[in-house]
Amino acid sequence: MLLSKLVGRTVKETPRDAELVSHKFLLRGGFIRQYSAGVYGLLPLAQRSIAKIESICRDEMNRVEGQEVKMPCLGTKELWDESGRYSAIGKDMFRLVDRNEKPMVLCMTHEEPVVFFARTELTSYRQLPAMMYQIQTKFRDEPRPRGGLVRLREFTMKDAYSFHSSEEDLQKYYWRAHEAYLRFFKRTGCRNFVSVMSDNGMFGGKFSHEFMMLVPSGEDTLITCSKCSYKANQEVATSPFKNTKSAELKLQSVDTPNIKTIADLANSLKIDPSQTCKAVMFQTKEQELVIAFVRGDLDVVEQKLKGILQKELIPAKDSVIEAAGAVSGSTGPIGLNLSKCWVVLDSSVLASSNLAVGANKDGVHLMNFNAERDFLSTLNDWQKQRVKTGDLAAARAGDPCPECGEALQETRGIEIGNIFHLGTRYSQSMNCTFLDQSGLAQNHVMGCYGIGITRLLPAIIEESHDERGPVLPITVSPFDVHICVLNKKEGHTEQKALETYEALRNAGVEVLLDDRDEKPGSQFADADLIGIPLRVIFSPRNLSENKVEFKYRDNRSPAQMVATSDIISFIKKTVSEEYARYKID
RNA sequence: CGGGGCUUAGCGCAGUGGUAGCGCAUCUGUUUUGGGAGCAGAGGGUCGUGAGUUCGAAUCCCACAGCCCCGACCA
Repeated sequence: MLLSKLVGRTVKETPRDAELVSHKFLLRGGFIRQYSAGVYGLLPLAQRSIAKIESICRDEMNRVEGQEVKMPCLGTKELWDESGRYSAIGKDMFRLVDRNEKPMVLCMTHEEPVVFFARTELTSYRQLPAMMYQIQTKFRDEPRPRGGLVRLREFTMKDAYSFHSSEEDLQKYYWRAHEAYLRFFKRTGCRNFVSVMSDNGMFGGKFSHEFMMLVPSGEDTLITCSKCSYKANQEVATSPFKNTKSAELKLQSVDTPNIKTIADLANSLKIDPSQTCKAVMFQTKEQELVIAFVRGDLDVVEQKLKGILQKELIPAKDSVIEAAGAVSGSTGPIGLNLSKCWVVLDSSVLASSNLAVGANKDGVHLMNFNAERDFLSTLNDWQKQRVKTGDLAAARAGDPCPECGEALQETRGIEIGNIFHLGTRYSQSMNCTFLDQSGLAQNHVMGCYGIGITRLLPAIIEESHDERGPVLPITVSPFDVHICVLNKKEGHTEQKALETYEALRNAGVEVLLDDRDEKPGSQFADADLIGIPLRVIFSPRNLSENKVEFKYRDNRSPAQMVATSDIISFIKKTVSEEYARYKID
């Protein structure tokens, strides 16, 4: 490709709207352009790079017996009603009506369409296990798209679905898929990434892993242990915390005028926030209040709360709070109207003694609250059904590891892939069965496996760049080699460069040639901004000695001079060595 | 959905009541050439939209929209 003809120009100034380095460089390098919030077009450089990511992905999916399919983006309400997700998913799903007023959706994931396939195609145990995958556009009406290609409303995802005759078979395959993912990320040049335990969210199923690129700009918080192998998304990370049990003191009321926050409460009572109990309130769609109680210094993880209650939660409205007898700023477990609310106590509250807690009276708190003595033991059988206990709190840096007790660490990550145990969540609800060896109809046991294809490019750039631009791994670079031609009009410089360009192309090397009559500085700056890993520089100065210059984008070694007679074989060899760095046997 | 910010040429910005400018980019010519050049010239804007105030609005008032950031939310 000649740079003068490439669609997509480089830009000197950083676009105002870009925050992340990957976003800045993708815009400045002429890879992408924005159409609207969370909707981008890929210019040739990005399209070529993404196509390479897709190709590696196909290869790895095929290696684990995946069969590529293509399912529609456009779905019907009927199909999504079968799983119950047409109503379960809220505004994140794009919805529309066709010309006959029939409700349609733009698919944000494809469990329903793939079960539609499986229902008619996978009807015998002899066909199992089977895995179908596709590389397809997904639509999600994200509340807040951000970070260029990181969080989009329209994006490309590789999604795969496996079907099994048993739980054991699924688990075996699950770990094969896990291995395939590790291979894929290594081949695409990802370096610092991990798989962590994660939340299953609205997918259902029992367990899941997220593959996370560890970069400071990541959206997710990960909790890891430096001593053992414990790694989890903060959404599911747990800790035994450091709780103190002591002799139970007498419950007593204390006036706390104008005290609404844990910080104020701890200050006025001259105690540590960990000696208080905090209420965090949500509500269900049925207008029932949900109150989570955690130790005052900890935070509630909403996903955990949803998991315990198996309900969708939204922020609580004042009317719902009042109806349950809770008082904002002084909410406590004692004296609530349990017919109007659900109460969930975090383990940290049960494991602590003599906490300060709201009295459900404005300006009044209770001291020396002990959950078992003052609350749980006072409940009748019906009330007990409205009260749950469990793990709600977010583990933080410094809290003890649940596996080995070592102090946990926090890091940030970008989610680049995930794998989910789905079980029979979809095969049951959508009546998808196969006949087993004894002729009995059984629900397929399913797993699903996603990779954010479009997101991988910015994720790679987040971890692989310098102040001048991206440093792309050759496996995902739009071209293998970037040729700069300085002072092209002087002597035979341009002609020599073009000859080399043609010869390399004929040898199967993908080359971008800067044939513009630009200043050297300008050419180098653009080459850095595009990020191709190998660079060749033609100039009259070097050609006069029958040499050309070669350098790596990452400056791993000093630039070297290569005889013009050797340049083709040198580049071919270097390109294949470069690819070999990302090869896995 | 809450809080904040922004919207003027392709990009980045200036312009507090008198009818629009700068830098970069683009085009022409010319001189240059190893880390984002110089000179000369040219083209390019219903100033986000709508409705007001005014003799006159990019500028003042009102409403709306779009975009970005923080939070909420999120396979």
